[in-house]
Amino acid sequence: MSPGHIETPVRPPAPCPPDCDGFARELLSRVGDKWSLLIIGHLSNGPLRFSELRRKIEISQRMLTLTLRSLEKDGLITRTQFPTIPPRVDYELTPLGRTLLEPVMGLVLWANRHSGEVEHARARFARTGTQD
Amino acid sequence: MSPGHIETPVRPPAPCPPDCDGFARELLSRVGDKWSLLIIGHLSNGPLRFSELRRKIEISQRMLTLTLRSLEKDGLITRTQFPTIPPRVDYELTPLGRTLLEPVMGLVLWANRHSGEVEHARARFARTGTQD
DNA sequence: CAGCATCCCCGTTGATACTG
DNA sequence: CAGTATCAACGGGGATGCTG
Repeated sequence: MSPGHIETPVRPPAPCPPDCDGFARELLSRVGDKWSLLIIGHLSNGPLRFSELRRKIEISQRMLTLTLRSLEKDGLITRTQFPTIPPRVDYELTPLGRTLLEPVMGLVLWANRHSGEVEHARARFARTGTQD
Repeated sequence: MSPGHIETPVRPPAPCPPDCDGFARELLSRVGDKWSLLIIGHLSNGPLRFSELRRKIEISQRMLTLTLRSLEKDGLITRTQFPTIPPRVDYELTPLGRTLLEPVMGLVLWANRHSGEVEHARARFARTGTQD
């Protein structure tokens, strides 16, 4: 209000608050859902067929199909169909999907690194109802 | 098969497949759920009270309470109650919670950086039913 | 083998009302 | 202000059966 004052920017460092609202949360939900991350992870070593994914992951065909479709739709994996009998379909990470691998791995590493602390916090919370 | 051949390792770099199964997926679900990430993000600038969070995020008291509880249970935030009238409760990221901020931001940045590509892929998929 | 269609369960979320 | 309690709606996800 006072003249000579520069209106201080309302949000100083603010790395996340506004950024988390839109597409970012949708993405987090995507990799955070029950199956996408598992599939992405298993495809990180190279293409796999439908039945191979099915064997490696404990998942129903239904959910495997649905999840593969939405990953394909988002341009994270490709679907390659071979006109053989019996039919064969390969799924593979796209370049875009591979760029996603790195930040995802960051979270996976965090999880592996800190799982003990979280479990410890849970146990303490169960006992005391708080953690400090 | 042929002698003199070194059996190529079945899983060369294998960053994820085994690691994604257990706690990592649980964590991804946690930050990937509808509210946790939003709350964590808004707390990244410092502590906030219940009502402040409620105002900043479009969320019901119920879900705010539930989500705060489970974040507290996991040792990611602390709950500080002031014995005043009217009552006041502050929520703040723990050191553990703050370490989570970095990998999470990696994903948020990815999302902001590539949202265009994903939307483009979706549009193309809607038109052609595939993306190459 | 790959995948769509149907039915159904149940966990998550939201709306509303009430308490310390 | 900061919750808790209760109820109803929604949607993810499993089981099963059928097709190209």
